[in-house]
Amino acid sequence: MRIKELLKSNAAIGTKVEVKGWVRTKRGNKNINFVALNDGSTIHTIQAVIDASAFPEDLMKQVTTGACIAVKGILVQSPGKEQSIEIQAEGLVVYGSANPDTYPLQKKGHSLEFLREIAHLRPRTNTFGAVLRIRHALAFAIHKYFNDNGFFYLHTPIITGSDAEGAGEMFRVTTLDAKNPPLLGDGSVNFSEDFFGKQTNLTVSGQLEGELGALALSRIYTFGPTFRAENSNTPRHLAEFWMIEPEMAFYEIKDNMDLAEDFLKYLIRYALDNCRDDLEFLRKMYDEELIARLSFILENRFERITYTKAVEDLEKSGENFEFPVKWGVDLQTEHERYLVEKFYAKPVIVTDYPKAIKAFYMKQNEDGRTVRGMDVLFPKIGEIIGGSQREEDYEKLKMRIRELQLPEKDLWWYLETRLFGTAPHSGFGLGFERLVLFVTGMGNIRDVIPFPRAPKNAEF
RNA sequence: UCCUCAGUAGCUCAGUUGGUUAGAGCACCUGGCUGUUAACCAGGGGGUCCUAAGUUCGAGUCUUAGCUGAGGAGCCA
Repeated sequence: MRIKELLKSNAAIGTKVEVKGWVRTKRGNKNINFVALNDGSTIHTIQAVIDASAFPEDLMKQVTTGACIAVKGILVQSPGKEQSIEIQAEGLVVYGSANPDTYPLQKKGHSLEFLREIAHLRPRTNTFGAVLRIRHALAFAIHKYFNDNGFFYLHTPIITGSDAEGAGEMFRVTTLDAKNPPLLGDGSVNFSEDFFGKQTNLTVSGQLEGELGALALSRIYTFGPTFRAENSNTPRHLAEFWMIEPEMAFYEIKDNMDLAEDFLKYLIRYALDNCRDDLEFLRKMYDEELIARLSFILENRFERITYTKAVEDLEKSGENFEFPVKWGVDLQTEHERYLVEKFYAKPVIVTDYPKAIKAFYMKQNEDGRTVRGMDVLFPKIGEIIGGSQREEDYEKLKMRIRELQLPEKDLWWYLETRLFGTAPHSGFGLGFERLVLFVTGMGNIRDVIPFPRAPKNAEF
């Protein structure tokens, strides 16, 4: 029986049960031992009470922090204060001992930096157990939300031949010999001899393909790995992360904002409703404000302002910013934080950015100088969602591609969707780890993914 | 990539103005304790003070360079 079920089943009291898990601590004396056992099903442990004289000394010596054991016994009311029930052990099996001289996890606190170096063992800590369970719950809730709202899960390619998304530096995918690649006459690499007959990369976004799906199924979403070869070294960036990208036909920018807000609130509520114990643990250990902050998001409407209004707000704020605010220049992190944390003191959606600082595919406004992009800004983590209404007009889109000197030929299929049965449509990208970061209150994105990939780090 | 800070026992950390043999808690070993709550009490073992060079009678401590990590910035999700 798993510990989570056991702890809530009063019916099992007096019956014989068996639990299997990893030892968190062992306390006691030569007569009696108390073992706190955890199997990952919950943050909580169950206490096994072991009469030392009933088991061989050699066996008891193997029961140390980190060991994997099975305990059979009667489930009883506990006379102790810290737990209501416990197991009176009758049978004990050690599946795997963990030599305390070399096992790196102890029952005292470790730094998150140290745990990153032992990512193969850190899921066994309370913190990472909690984070990983919350991560799972959020992933599940994402699929549930979309499924319940008529969206179809579309699998967009991970290997892509298009370099037109402009979302960042890409990782090359190749089977060519790195030491001795085939060359063209001018000395450049001849990619026509590569596996796909052309240059290919890992995807930086499934959006363009997502649009193809939306212009057939009306509402789709993607949820898959995404890769950016940027040399970004921050607590908010990974080289490999998971991104959710819904794309909807017949949605204008306002519908897009409504969806983004409803979606985020649904996910946060889902975590509050289903991960209470884990959130409580994280609140207690890391971030006293965590649950209050999550509730605050649910209770408040996101402030919706245009980029132009944001610039005005910042200009009249009287704040002394390191980077001066000026219409036409992208908002800096300090500006975004000021708007979200001080000026409005709640999540903010900024729309209608100058077209010069946004991607080619965003729908151009009538004013000729702004586009219907939107960024959802959250306290602590900044940009959690970036999205837009897409340009559905063939001529305008083609002109924009030419203006920016993007490889028009490679985008023929994207352009054709505007030529045949085009439709107004919108979508956005949500960084999954940024969501998990916000919901768990953790400080570093490398601590909310099991095996983080970042510059100079691909261990495990 | 830029800026700032840090690196001392397996882990978490202390180490004063440069001064004798570098400390504590946890973990480990020995002993004690019949119900513990990150159990407790007594004793013990455990160090390339990140690396290299330099200043000095003397460097964990000061200087320079490098490595690694963290925070901030840029890029973005």
